[in-house]
Amino acid sequence: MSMKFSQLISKTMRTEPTEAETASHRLMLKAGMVHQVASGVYSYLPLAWRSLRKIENIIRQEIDAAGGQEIRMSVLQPMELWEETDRRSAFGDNLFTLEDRRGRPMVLAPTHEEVVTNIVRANVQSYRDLPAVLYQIQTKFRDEPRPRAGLIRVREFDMKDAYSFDADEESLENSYQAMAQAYRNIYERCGLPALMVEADSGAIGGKDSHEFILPTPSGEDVVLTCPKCGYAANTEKAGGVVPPTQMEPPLAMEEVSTPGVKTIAGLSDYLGIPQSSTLKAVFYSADGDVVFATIRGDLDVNEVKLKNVLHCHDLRLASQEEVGAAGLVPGSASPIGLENMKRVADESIKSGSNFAVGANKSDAHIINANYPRDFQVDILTDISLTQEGHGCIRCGTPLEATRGVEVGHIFKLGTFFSETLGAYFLDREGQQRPIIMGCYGIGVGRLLAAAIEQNHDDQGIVFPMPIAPYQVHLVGLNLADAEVARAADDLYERLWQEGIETLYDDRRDEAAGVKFNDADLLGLPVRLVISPRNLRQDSVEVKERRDKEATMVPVGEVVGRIARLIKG
RNA sequence: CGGGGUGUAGCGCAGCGGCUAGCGCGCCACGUUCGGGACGUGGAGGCCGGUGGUUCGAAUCCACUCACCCCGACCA
Repeated sequence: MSMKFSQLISKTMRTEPTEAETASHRLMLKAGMVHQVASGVYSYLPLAWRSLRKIENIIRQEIDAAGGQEIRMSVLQPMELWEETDRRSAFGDNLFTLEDRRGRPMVLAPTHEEVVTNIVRANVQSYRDLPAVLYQIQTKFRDEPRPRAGLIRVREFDMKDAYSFDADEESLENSYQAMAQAYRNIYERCGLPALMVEADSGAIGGKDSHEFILPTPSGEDVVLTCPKCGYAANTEKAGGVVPPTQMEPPLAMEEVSTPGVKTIAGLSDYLGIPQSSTLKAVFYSADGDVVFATIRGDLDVNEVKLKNVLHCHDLRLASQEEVGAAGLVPGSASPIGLENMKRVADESIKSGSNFAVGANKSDAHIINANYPRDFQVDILTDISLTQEGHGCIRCGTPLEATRGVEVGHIFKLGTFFSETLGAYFLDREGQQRPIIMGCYGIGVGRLLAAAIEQNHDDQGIVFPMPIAPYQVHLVGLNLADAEVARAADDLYERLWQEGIETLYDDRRDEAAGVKFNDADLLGLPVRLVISPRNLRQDSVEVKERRDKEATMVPVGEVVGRIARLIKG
């Protein structure tokens, strides 16, 4: 095994690829690591593939160490399997579907809970078989509405998914904690300071769920963290204490004319009151039914919380037609007198008084509305989106917001799949019980992209050693000089003999600057330079990619020095 | 699915009714160079995303369509 730059099929680019805006995407294209096939579909070229295999191996080692047993499952699956658990509708258009030659509906698996549960159903009958962890590192398919940012969000991707099977909650907790620890080890070895945060477990998920987030400005997720007590949660999940408003004695309701006022900001300006003294109405369509949500004007609805409350599959803002058909007046809607649809309100409607709300007719609002004196709701609960500055749910300290990329997600699934698909075991008492499941995912390609997102500078990638495609970038300058070429070839041989993965820039016709720039772009952790100048001192220049300064090392000591550097 | 943008050589772009479609980088050959993106000479490389219109004539104008990117929606 070895690699000379002159033989490397992929080419580095001198000009910036305009398609890419995110750093990792731009750098991976520029460094010739990936090749786009379609929107959200990429081929991995040699450098990326080496790096991905290293990431896979780190994951494999850690999950094995935590007791995981690797398996390989089918990617092509019958649609029926997805109908059994009703996840065909849960996944909706994200499911890649096709038909076989007999016209049978099939899917390209987006994940493997159904298949793995059936494997366990066939193989586990007794509590003596539990606990168990099965895992796979395989390609999965999701027809995402909007692929973006290179490997961050794609439609075909490699994923490690582990599934745990336990006899009771306590055992599940152990499995869960063991996986969480394995995840921390994985991120650490990949050089990634990932945050573990509380997350929503989704429509089917059970109780606990955590996401691992790598903080980076280009991330698509937002997490809220408490600087004091360490509470950390995804915004979708985060609880928070909304800023209170003053409670006043209730006044009499009164209709006021508000010509042209259609927004909370407009209402607040027009009446000269803070937005927190208004109530906002938002209309949703939940599996086709219109839902009327009410929340204090300065807050936003958390759609994940709302979805969980409603137990629906599909939640989206209602269309203009739906709003019109329901007789609602956008801009002046209010829950007052409303009875013919489901009304959900956020608890914040109790945290203030004498609110301004819509009058259910254009150009008019009602002031001094108070709950429950003036209107009723069907569900009153927390549906607010916690934001930066809201109080920590544990200690009240103002929360801080951080953007990041989700690089892992773990769930306690509970017994949904085992009960639906009939995966039961007999406990000590001979009692039949459903297996308790957990699942644990990491996107391999996304981890690579996130690592580059986290580790780069203006010149290029700065690979962490454990996931670098090669450990050493050997640059030969002036290789037309036979003596230099001999020294470089020799060093290259000795490095590989020592097991040091070395990419050798053996190009004879490139200027030094080109080679240096390519070395910086590819970002291998250690750069060695052999040149006439260095050889005159019988030395090789050693420079770590993350450092600015280089040092000269005698030719005879280089291999040993690098070996030590790599072992770290 | 809504909003915005882009499709012309491997990459980055110009040309926007007129003749044989151009520039830079990259690529091939030869020579000179050789420590931070060198130079000379000579070359190769294009269904101007697709379809249909308008026109004597279309990369250029019109219509439709496809693809890709960005924002949003969405995203166990």
